[in-house]
Amino acid sequence: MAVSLRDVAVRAGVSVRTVSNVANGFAHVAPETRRRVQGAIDELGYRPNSAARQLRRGRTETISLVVPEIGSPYFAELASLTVRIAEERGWTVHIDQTDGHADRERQMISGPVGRSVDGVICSPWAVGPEELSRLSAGPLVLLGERAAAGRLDHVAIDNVAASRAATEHLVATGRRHIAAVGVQPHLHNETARLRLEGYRAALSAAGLPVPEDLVVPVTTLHRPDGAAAMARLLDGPHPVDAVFCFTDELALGALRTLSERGYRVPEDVALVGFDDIEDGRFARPSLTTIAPDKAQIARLALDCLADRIADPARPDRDLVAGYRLLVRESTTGDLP
Amino acid sequence: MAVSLRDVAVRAGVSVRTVSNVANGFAHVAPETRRRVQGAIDELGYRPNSAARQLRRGRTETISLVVPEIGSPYFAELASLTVRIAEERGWTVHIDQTDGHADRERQMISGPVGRSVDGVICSPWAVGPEELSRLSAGPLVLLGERAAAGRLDHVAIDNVAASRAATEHLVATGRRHIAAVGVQPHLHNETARLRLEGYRAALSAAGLPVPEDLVVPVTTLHRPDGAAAMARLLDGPHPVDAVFCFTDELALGALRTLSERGYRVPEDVALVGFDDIEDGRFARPSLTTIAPDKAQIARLALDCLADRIADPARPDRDLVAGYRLLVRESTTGDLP
DNA sequence: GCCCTATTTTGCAACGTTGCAATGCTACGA
DNA sequence: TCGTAGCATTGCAACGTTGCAAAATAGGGC
Repeated sequence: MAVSLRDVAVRAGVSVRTVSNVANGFAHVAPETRRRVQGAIDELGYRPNSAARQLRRGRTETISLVVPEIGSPYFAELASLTVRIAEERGWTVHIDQTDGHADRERQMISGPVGRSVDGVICSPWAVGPEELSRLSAGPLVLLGERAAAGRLDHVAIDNVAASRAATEHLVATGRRHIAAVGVQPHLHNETARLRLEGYRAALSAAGLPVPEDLVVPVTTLHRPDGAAAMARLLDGPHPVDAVFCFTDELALGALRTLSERGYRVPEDVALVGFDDIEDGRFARPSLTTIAPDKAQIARLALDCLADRIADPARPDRDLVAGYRLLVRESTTGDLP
Repeated sequence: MAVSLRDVAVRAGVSVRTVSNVANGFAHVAPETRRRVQGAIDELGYRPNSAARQLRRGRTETISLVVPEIGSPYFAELASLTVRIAEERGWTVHIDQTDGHADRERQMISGPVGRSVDGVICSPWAVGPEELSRLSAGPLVLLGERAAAGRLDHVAIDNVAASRAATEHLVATGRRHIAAVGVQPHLHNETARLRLEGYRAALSAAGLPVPEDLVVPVTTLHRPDGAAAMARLLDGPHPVDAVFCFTDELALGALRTLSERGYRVPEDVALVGFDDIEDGRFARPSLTTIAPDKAQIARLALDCLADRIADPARPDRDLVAGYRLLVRESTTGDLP
């Protein structure tokens, strides 16, 4: 059925090995032979069998990107960039989705590595760092989460500094009752923890109190959660004049609730998000946000994984990607 | 380095073949033997080498999903569903992104099929249907686009009927100057053509004229294009009291422009989108849209591909998935 | 005890490719 | 004319797995 090297060899009247040499661009092939073999390859439509090649070479040139969900804009954009950059380096990317299930996460991390893929880039969700490093069966780079024992490579932005910057921006625009939406007490979510830390640090530095009621937990990080959290804040005992949401999606949900209830943004309540997803840029008002350098994250993760694959024993690294605070209408309110 | 059947066999004191039998749950293995072998498998942490397995079995149990871009919410949601449903059927999905480049599209369609994947589901963009069917080197199911010669399987909603329904809804709410945004004259985009057809049919049926200036072409289908198209409409010679956008992203861009210029939606201009992406549900006003049944699309495509793989010679099919018109604030304006 | 059948275990070969090393070949200089 | 160097080509083996069919073992009836 499928055309193999043998078929081409017979057709061209040479050995299998010579066809392999031509197919792989090996230097020492006579021009005439090369022409003949190439002709046979084209005629028969030969394409290498990747399974056989992998088996022989021991490399797949494929990596896996494990994310909680591709449907979420942040991960979609990140995945998109990762695929594009990986391709420039001759890698194929296999995208896997865990849906936030711990089991699937474990499976994706301990499963394919060293078998169908050369390495894994994972943005963990439900599984804690120490278990991750225990499970890992091959080259693994974590996004966001820092491995507890420092036994894994790791790429992230400085979440504390970024969150602090976001909160300080709210303080600087005169806000005094600043809420935070996005902690997830039920999960091993170090990212949320760090963002909370940055938020608290900014408030302390400004001499503002942090009523516990203004820190609102959520189940997931999507729009409906943000909408519900905002409702809870508005119905609560404390006044609120600003909200720092740990993701843009949460902020967009909050924006919706505010709008429904007739609050003006930012005059009554200012909003800051996190991630810089495209929806935030086009929302009305557009969303002030922390923009992690996603391309840099993807690039660093791929670099890091390449190094790790090249030398499994090398010391692990914590790589830090950049971010920017993008000030838009949801805090400054210069609507046209 | 990696543990193979041989290693386990030595450890358990049985033949390689017996280990294979245990690993694959073959029935005729003595309980005691099974226990011993399983013990060795667990101890050594054996995991099958998928390349070798593929080589031997001739199947990869992997399919490829080729989309223009994962970063776009519609494709992200569709990919997410496809991955989830495929997994229930024991398939792994490899997501590939073409960025709308014709070359990459050709490559993805003619490349991996029958080699690293068992089949391909492709949402074509730049390459025309007749070329697609010529290129295809194995089981291939198209999304959206109908293959010219009818030589390929195909899954889509009834774009003409859906667009007609969307436009008729605008007519029914009293609109008389209805624009369409989203044709792409520079591409082989059959979907856009069909949606235009539905739009025209609805207007004709209502006895409304279709000034050519009200049909606005776009380069891509993203928010910025929608924003620019809306600006062009507002600056144009014709009055506009409604816009049917061929994607929700376009509509969200248009919404932004309208809002910036002080138009009220839907009082001054009503908007209908297409795709039912999450952003549209939470926009303000929320977006009236055509919601294709994405889960059904994914399911039909996977069914169809499975059938095609099972019997490459079977007659091709055009499968039609459902859709619904979701009426929201951007046309009815019942803002709370 | 012996034969026949059913169960359990095994050896061999092959999937398509490439690393290794050996072979044949040509051309050049002595 | 011969030796040698360098290029072109080749055969063999192996990667880890599973299909096939044979072999070994156990079970049962006479």
